Amino acid sequence: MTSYIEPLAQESTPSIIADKLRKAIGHGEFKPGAQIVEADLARKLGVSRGPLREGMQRLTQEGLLVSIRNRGLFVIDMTPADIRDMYLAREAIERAAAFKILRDGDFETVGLALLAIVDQMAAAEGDPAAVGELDIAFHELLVRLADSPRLLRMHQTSIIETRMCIHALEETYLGTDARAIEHQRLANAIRTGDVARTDELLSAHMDDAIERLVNR
Amino acid sequence: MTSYIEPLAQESTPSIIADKLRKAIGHGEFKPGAQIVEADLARKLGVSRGPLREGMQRLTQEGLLVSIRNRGLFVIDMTPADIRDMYLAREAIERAAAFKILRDGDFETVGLALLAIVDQMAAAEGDPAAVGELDIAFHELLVRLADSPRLLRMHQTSIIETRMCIHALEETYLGTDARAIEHQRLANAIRTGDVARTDELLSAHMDDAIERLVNR
DNA sequence: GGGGTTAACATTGTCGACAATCTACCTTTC
DNA sequence: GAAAGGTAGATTGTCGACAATGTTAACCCC
Repeated sequence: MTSYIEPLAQESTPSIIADKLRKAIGHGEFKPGAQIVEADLARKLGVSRGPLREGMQRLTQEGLLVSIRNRGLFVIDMTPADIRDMYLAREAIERAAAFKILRDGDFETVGLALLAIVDQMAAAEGDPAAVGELDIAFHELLVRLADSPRLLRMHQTSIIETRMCIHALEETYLGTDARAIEHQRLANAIRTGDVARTDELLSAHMDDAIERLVNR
Repeated sequence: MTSYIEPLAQESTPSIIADKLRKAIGHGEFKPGAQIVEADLARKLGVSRGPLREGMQRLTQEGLLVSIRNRGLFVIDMTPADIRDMYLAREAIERAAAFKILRDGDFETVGLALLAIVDQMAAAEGDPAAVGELDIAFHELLVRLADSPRLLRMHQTSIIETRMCIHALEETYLGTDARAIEHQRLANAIRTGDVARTDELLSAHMDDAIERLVNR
């Protein structure tokens, strides 16, 4: 049981706005390449342009938006090169996360938690959207359980980009059964504390994902 | 020879401000834990609070500043746990960068470029500040030559944190001769395309750095 | 008709002012 | 004398207005 008394961290308005924008971009509400018009969005969110601009600067820093001076901010367009680069970064982060868990975390518990997601994934077979979300949940949990603020923050950005990709492709991004098995193997490697196999599976998993996204 | 005709990217004011702030933090002009007072800083920079706040939001996203609502923004205080976490992230990024160079880059040229920095480092022996800067330049170049926008962006943040640490310690962060040798070995491993040895040396190098910083 | 100029419009960039909030100090009360 | 309450100052949060810039389309000239 956690204590009810804990330091209350009120989020700043810009950070709330940034969160909402990330979700919107990840779920395809803003299409890649689309311009974000400040006045419109500010009205929709019920804030003035100041806090909105502050929030958008965060996404610019993350590389989710690109700024063209006196023109505006645009959602990034994920080229094949971007997809490859994004997976390079994701692999770096997730390998480090997995490694940390195996070295000084409770890898057995982590492995079991990941297997729970795999079970849901198997149950959701046939529903690409649900499997996609569970896929992301798997990787998010992996990094969260590594207990590293920096890896988690960096990973968050990559996850949005991943979501952008699978959302843009929607129906094409299939192979739902194969993916459940891949994740199961990975979770088991972690559960048994097998460093080499975890590394190997993670690399292969990322390569597969690139294949699926780029050569559709 | 690069073409003179290239898309001219005028930086936005917030991004310029963010750059200046990063430099200031990295060089100890803002001490860890210090509050950034908007009005003062805006006056010093010759801009109004709007653009300044936008720039500061970028650093907040990077984790270099922490925001406390209605209180202000503060420079992070690097605890030993933070130092460890930062090196975990840096190792993840640099390993990925090195791996990419070895896999599909011109590792020989990269190795030679890195050795050039090592030479300067050997020449600067006895001047801790110069060696420190060259140390950082080495790692910056490594990631830059990997040609990955995402790794480079994430690395930039870690580098500022590194600079904060070595600056805070100043004179204590020694062992200048040992460091030149460590870097030389690493550059040679890359030059000869030795993946396993590069990985091993990079890990060891990061562990050493943590030792030097935490157990001072 | 093609190229160039101009004007209107839309959008972003910047600023100053005001409101909300917190901190620190002083005062009051028991 | 200690704790509660109140007040003044400082700082952040938010907003609306104006300036600067870029884009589009109409118009004119060759």
